[in-house]
Amino acid sequence: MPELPEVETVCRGVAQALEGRKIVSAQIRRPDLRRPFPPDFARRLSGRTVTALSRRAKYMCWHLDDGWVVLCHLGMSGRMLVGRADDAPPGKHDHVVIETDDGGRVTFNDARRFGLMDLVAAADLERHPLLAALGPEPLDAAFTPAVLAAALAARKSPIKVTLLDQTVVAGIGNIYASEALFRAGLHPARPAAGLSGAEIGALVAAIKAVLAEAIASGGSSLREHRQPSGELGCFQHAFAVYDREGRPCPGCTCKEGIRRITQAGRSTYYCDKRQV
DNA sequence: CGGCAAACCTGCGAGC
DNA sequence: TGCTCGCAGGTTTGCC
Repeated sequence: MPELPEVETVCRGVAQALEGRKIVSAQIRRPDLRRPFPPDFARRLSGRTVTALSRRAKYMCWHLDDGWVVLCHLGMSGRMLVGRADDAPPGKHDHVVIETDDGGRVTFNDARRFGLMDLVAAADLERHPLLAALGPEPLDAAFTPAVLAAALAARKSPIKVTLLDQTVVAGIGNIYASEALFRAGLHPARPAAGLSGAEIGALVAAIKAVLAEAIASGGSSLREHRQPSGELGCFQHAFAVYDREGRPCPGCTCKEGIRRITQAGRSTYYCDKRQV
């Protein structure tokens, strides 16, 4: 599910429940996620106050009052359920349950268990092994055409595959890679290093625009994914190409419609006429 | 080093 | 109705 806009949406929802709140209990119900929890994870959260939440790429960061940060990745199917401590007991895929001093409950639910949680000292956050190699945040002013051009230089891979490389730019996943390339009018199979300066400029603008619009819409709700509040994001209704194989291209009148190809094992959607 | 397939794990929809 | 197959938003690993 979750690419940058979805993680941003989840982060904002969880912030409503956790910021300024004291954690009165933390429980790991299934320890075998993508990587093991740090030792004493639950005990180290207990009694701490959450001072702030932030996001880096597809990672959520819960800043604690003792100088440590809870790092969380939702994987493919991870969700954060926000509710009350006296709600129904945790279910099958509810792997971590956090309860707060105001009777709130935040549950990390992840059917596929590709997600993870870790603890890192705030001063070392950017040096954490999972964050250290990440590229720039696409919505930061520092993500410029010149920066992207430097990252794409000498890369022979298709531009769509390259956009999924989190060291090039952080937070783009399979949906928004296709959507950004459509907006920029770029064919997904183009070698990354072959893009002109003008094309890279258009791509940077397209990435920023599509991510910002998706965040404004509360992200995309595919399958069961939804905001912590239970509301559904609505950006999936605004997809121009993703998961729209055979349907009309919103940018032209070609009769072929949206095509689907496989690149590096993953589906790519595009319009062969509008994207060159 | 670059690039790709496979692996991790579960659920769901399509097709038979 | 029920089974099998293919596919799914991500990332890492290991092999050429």
